[in-house]
Amino acid sequence: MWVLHVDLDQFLAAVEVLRHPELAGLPVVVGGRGDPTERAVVSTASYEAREHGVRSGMPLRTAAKKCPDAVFLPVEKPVYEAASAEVMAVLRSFGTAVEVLGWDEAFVDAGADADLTSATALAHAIQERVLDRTGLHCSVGIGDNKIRAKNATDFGKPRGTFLLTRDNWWAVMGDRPADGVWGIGGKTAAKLAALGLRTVREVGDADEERLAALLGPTMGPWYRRLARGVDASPVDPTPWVPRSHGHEETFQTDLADPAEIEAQVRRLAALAARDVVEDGRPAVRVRLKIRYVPFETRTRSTTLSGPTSDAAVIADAAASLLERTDRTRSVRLLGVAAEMAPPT
DNA sequence: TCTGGGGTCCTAGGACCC
DNA sequence: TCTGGGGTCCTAGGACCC
Repeated sequence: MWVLHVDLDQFLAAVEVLRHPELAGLPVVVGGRGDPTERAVVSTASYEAREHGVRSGMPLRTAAKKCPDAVFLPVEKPVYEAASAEVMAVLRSFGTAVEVLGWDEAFVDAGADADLTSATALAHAIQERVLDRTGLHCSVGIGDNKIRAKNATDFGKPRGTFLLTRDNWWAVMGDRPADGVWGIGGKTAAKLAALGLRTVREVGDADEERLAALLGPTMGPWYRRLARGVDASPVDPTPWVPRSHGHEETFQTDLADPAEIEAQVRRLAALAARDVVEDGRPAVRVRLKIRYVPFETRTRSTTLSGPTSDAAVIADAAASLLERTDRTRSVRLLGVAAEMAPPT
């Protein structure tokens, strides 16, 4: 079994450079509304901007300090969705299963008869064809399963490929910190460190019951498999079925007026309801997210009395959840999400 | 001028039922 | 001193990813 993980290089920034060729070679930062004085973070920084220390997730204000000459651009979702669709169509043109993971990445099954030679050839063919048809560069991880392919890609960036298999997994990954493996983040790494487990190898060799006791019966063994690079799941080409639709907003100025807060909740609920209607499946549950000043987040949720796509019902439910919040505190973010019935 | 917005999945505790 | 056990639903929170 050979699996490729295809990941576009600096995707949002690369798409913007395609649309604005005069930006080629300049530090480009895509994030928020493109105004580095606003409350927003970096979605993607071009490699030129990264040389100045700009990273994804960094506040735009910080990015502007690190790289004052950067070109700041707003996130243009429809543009990236269109570019993404083009790329995925190219990947599917090779005729094997494609599992889309996000705007800028996908697994590609190398095919039932593939060997390492043909899988590697396919990786290069994909890079060429994606570049030829879309003008975008990508990196490709080659693995003997999805987890290994996914972890391989970073080593191939930019514009390269990298092979990760059972044979070189420990040599490449073993001595890296535990959160260097996909799926293990900082919080889990800190918990693991409390058990003395700091490297990928240490987590992979750890006692499964110990991990289960620390991290839960499902997650404990799962993290161990991630650290070992073990995965038998197939590349699944089934189109994604969303479980929920939501909208949230960090306000440029904190909200203190309860009437204004409710009005904003109703506005966000209307956006979520619109997405639910477009999706064609009714909502069964509504979730309110509220982030108080300075940065304390709470959620409240309720099950609707029955499945509905009625925007007024969804908005009323969201507004009613406000009654279960502290209405004396200032608010920096509000979010409303509608969950649909699970697909059958 | 700290700390976005879109999601998914898991866990744990209480309610409730038999 | 005693206070079942299992199953399911609901809710809140946490962790992770792009």
